Amino acid sequence: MASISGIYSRCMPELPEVETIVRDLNKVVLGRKIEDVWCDWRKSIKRPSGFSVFSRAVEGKQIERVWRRAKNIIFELSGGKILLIHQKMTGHLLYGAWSMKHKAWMPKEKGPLEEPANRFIHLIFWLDNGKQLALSDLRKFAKVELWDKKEFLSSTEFKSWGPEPLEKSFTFEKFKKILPARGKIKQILMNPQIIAGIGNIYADEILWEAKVHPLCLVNQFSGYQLKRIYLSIKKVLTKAIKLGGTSISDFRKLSGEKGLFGETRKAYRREKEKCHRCKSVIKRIKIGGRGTCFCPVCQRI
DNA sequence: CGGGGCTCCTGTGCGC
DNA sequence: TGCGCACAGGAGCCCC
Repeated sequence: MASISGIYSRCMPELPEVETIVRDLNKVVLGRKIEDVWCDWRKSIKRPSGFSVFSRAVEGKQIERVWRRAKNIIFELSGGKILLIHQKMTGHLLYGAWSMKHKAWMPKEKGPLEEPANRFIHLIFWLDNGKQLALSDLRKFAKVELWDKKEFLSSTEFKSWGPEPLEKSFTFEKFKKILPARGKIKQILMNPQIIAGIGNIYADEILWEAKVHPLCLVNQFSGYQLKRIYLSIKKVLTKAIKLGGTSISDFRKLSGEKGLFGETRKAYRREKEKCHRCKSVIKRIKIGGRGTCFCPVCQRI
């Protein structure tokens, strides 16, 4: 439960982290009714426009189901509604009861709650068991959307997402089929319209596992090399979920203001460290504006 | 159609 | 010791 209990946070949620959060949410919020909503950064709520419309539509609804698609957390609410939350870079869903008393704006009737609070919380759902579900988001990139379920399932947004790499239907044949004619492999792995759920961290991990250089062009791979990439996708993501995402982006206690950014950066600071396979020094380059770490010796192909 | 660049944000870390 | 600026980054969007 640590992944969503109030005082814990994780960095850069990708498929394994979101999957872990969704599994934990399923243990605590199913059947809970949303009694109240509060938000102090209304830009996060992309849909519908207008916070009062959003809050009126959400309040009184029961959480019937929680699932994941790509890096999105999907809450199915009573009345055929879908509440979608994408945590983007620094968003964390928190579950618990904690004090917001340092925030002067917090209505008194909502308290009293327990410490610790988190000054990056910008959205709170009060549940009918006295707990809160909150979205903490330092960089304010996270997005929240409310849909009618039917509309959501037939939307271009929903249909644009690439296949789920851990589903059984994601076979090697399917992988080969969805690959574009050209492009750098790192950017392809990170493109949510091609494959769902892989971000910067796991793209680097997968390519290291596959011993593939991130700048390789997709049309230059042999079948054997493609197979290695495919198997590495399954292996790395499966292992990460098994470890609750902790193997790469680890849990860290969130104690007030310090530590959050350091935690975020830690996963991206593998350069200058030794490669676990060949002891060479890990190199860092930029691909498509994204920091990329790889071993220049054993990731050759 | 594809690829590159911009945008949103703010804590951090550097240069001077 | 302090000030200011560049930087990171998911994914949608725009433009050529």
